[in-house]
Amino acid sequence: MNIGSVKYSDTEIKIKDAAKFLFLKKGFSATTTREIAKESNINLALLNYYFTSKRKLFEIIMLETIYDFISKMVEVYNDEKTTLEEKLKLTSSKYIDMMIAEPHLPTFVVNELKNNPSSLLKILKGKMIMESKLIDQYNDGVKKGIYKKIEPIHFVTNILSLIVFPFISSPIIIKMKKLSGKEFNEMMNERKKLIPKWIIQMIKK
Amino acid sequence: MNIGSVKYSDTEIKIKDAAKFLFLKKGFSATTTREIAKESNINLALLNYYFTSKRKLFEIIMLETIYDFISKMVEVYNDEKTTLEEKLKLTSSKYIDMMIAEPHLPTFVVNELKNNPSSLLKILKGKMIMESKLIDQYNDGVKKGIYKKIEPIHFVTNILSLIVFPFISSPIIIKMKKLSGKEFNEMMNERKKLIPKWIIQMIKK
DNA sequence: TTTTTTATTAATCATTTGTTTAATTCATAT
DNA sequence: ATATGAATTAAACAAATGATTAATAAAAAA
Repeated sequence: MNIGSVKYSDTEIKIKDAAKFLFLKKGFSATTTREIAKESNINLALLNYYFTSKRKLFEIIMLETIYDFISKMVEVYNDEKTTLEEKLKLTSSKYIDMMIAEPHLPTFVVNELKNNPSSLLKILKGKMIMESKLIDQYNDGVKKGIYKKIEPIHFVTNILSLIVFPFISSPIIIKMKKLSGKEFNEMMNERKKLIPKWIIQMIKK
Repeated sequence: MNIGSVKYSDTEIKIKDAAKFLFLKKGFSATTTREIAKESNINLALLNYYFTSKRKLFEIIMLETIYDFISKMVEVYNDEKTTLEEKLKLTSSKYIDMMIAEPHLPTFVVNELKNNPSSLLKILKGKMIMESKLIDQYNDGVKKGIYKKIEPIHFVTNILSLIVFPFISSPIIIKMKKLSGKEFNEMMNERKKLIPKWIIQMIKK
């Protein structure tokens, strides 16, 4: 959870939890320090006492959240023991579960990366995606003649697109198909199995 | 452009253009009325004189922008003259051009739909996607045994995902592959041809 | 226990922000 | 040329907001 191994007191955790909840839901500018104080049942001044400023607090939460989000992908992609297909299944499954649990997560991540892309540098350092085991396995498949040759960046982009975008665009999907929230989640659960199949069909000769 | 056929004076257009530029880039809360006034070279009071409030101005821009965004899809999908494959090519091509020209557009649209999903109702009314010619053509292909049977909502979701998500996640892609802005756009242009192929491969038996 | 440090509180400050007012300029019709 | 309504401006208002202060309470160290 924490980048590095910073220890937080009970009060700090209360503040961080409330702030994360509000920042994910409403973004930085639309969230006020007084809201955070109320949501976490602490005195307003404690926010600055512990975290110096709203901006600093936000940056801590943003970095931790994005770190969690990207780590999940990097870990699966670099697993030496699993096949390419297993990696696809694992990624779909993990991310879809994650986003069903926290629906505001993907929008928050893409928004903040757009506003502050340099924060990615710190996180992505040593966290290889384009040199991962997954890419090796894909390139091997190409050599063996079982996979089509496309730029690996397209391959990775497509995986992420099919998994993440439906959550970001959930209101459109829900309105188009007149779904309830529950039905939407069921549809996303279906995709855990479907996405790996689709990806394989896209690359298979 | 305009929903209905409202006519705007020069000053109103200047305000709307500046406001759109800023709202797309920074969102509602992070944009101040004074910034809009400065960007459009008008007196601050004119914003309220013409548009009553920041919120009202925002809602006009949001509705117009989302309307444009969705109309583009609906028009192509309901064209009686084009084949399914042509529709895929046209959609990819149109949307990718649109988003290369206005990179903040997709993030804005998904953010605002999340914050205010009921605005979609007004826009989507009579603007059928799930009952479009595209879906008819897909279902025909299934009957003829040339396409696999998957839920049409997944089919539509996948098209949109592959086209739109790369723009929303452009900072991740740019960092992963160490691309310049120009190279990113080239990669997106490549996808105009690739996405239709991938989609066909996903549904073809 | 006493002292010292840390944590918490209510009140306040200084800006920022959305909006309004009242005065002035401009354009148009009479 | 004058009167009328619309457009534009500078100034100000009130509320909200991020941050700080000074006092108090609680905890830890002596």
